[in-house]
Amino acid sequence: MSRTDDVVNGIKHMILNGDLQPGERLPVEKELAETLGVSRGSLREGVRALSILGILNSRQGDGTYVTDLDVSQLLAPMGFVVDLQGDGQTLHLHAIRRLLECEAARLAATRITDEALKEAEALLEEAGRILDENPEAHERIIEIDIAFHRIIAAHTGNPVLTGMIETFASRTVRERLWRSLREEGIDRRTHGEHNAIWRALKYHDPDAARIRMANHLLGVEDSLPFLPGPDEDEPPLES
Amino acid sequence: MSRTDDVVNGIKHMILNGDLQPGERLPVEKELAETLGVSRGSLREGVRALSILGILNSRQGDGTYVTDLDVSQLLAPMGFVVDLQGDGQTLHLHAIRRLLECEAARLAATRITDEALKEAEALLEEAGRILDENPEAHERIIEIDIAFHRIIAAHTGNPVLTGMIETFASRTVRERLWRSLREEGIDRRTHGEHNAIWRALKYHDPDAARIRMANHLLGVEDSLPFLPGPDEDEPPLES
DNA sequence: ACCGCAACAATGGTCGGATCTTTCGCGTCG
DNA sequence: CGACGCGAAAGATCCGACCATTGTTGCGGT
Repeated sequence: MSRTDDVVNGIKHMILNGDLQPGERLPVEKELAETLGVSRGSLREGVRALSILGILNSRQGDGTYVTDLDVSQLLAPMGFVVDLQGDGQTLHLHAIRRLLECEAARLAATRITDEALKEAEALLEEAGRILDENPEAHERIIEIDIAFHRIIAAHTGNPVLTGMIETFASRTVRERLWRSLREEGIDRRTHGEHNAIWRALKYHDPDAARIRMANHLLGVEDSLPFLPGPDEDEPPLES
Repeated sequence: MSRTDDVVNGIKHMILNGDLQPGERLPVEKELAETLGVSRGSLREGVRALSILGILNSRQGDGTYVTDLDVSQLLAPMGFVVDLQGDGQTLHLHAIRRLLECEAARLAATRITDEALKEAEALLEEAGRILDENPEAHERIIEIDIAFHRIIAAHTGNPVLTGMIETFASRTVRERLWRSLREEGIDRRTHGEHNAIWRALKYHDPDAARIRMANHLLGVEDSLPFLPGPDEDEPPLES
């Protein structure tokens, strides 16, 4: 157990015990280092680690504060983890994404607001226009894709689910870019699938929304570059 | 963008570019600090943060190495995040756990090995004995509970799913302890639900396994201490 | 009395050096 | 040939100094 771990655990316990409330300011470095019995350098290492984890937030000239411990912010470093996964894990990551997004679609079907439906409709209409007029604008298409999925995730009523979907989207979406550039007609097929999801949401039909989302994401997986390696002793799992 | 962020991003890119392979050793602190254009102190802050994230691993007197980037290890700090969630998020966290574990049960039903089934059976038999002979041994009962769920998670064929379930178990299991101490007969009911899951796995019936698991976890949620706060403007979501 | 700007103090950010602890490699001795 | 021990190498920790940024305070002008 290193000194830095003492710092991390110490601050963690201070938060769990309520000594430090979200948004509250920490003692100055010198003082806190004395309290925890470590040098300022070791304290800073621990504080820095907690900052990267999204738990603390330091501002030069001001002080160090506990964040609001918001789920989405705390889940951000998991995206870091997702990025580091090798290509061998791509299908496994996607399977999780599919699981999460299908549940999101199911929940959103009964909870989505009319405003959100209108917003999503506007996005899909814009995508349709782009497909007709400027089919090479993949970047904007992808932005719309992300926004569409984000609207659904935001209306599940479960902020944890929202945050996790946000995290898993970052990686997969990048691969979607490669895919768009590789295959023709994919954007149009995806657009149709999005429309199907939107209709299910409009009719507030949870089962339909879930199935349409599942179909959509399976289509994404079909187009994923997939190189079976020597450790792939099992066939791709079918749902 | 602070110097430490430069370090974190620099090392991250070195890994993504393949300059650093999993298990490989990093240059010595002084040299790496020079390469990245920062002092040793700043470098150490970044390295320490990455160590806590499970990406690097430093051994005094030896050197700093890239971990094998195993999913379970990289997901560990997320447990930290789960611990920090307030009680207001408990049901939302549990909803995710339920989603993940139901999928795990479904997948494990067709993939679990005979050895694992035997192992799980032995665990459940021990739990049954404890319930008859020493009903107050909650601690051991909980250990068996964790082990049982872990066996299922380990046989999904999806290491990412395995790691995520591991992460979400830590928090929820603790609350299970409180629950066991609060209500009588809970341990026995849980034991029966576990047996039902085990039978479904034995018959390699994915649907049954999923449903039994869902029922089990809903039972857990029923016994969860739940205090509706002022921000709880929605009723608990029913599945 | 009010407003704007400048100086000051507090705080985190960065740096380089010094010393301690652990680990590993290699040479020596039994 | 093997066990022991010494020393080099590397990270762990600490310290003191200085830099950069921010918030505050007080002064002067209007």
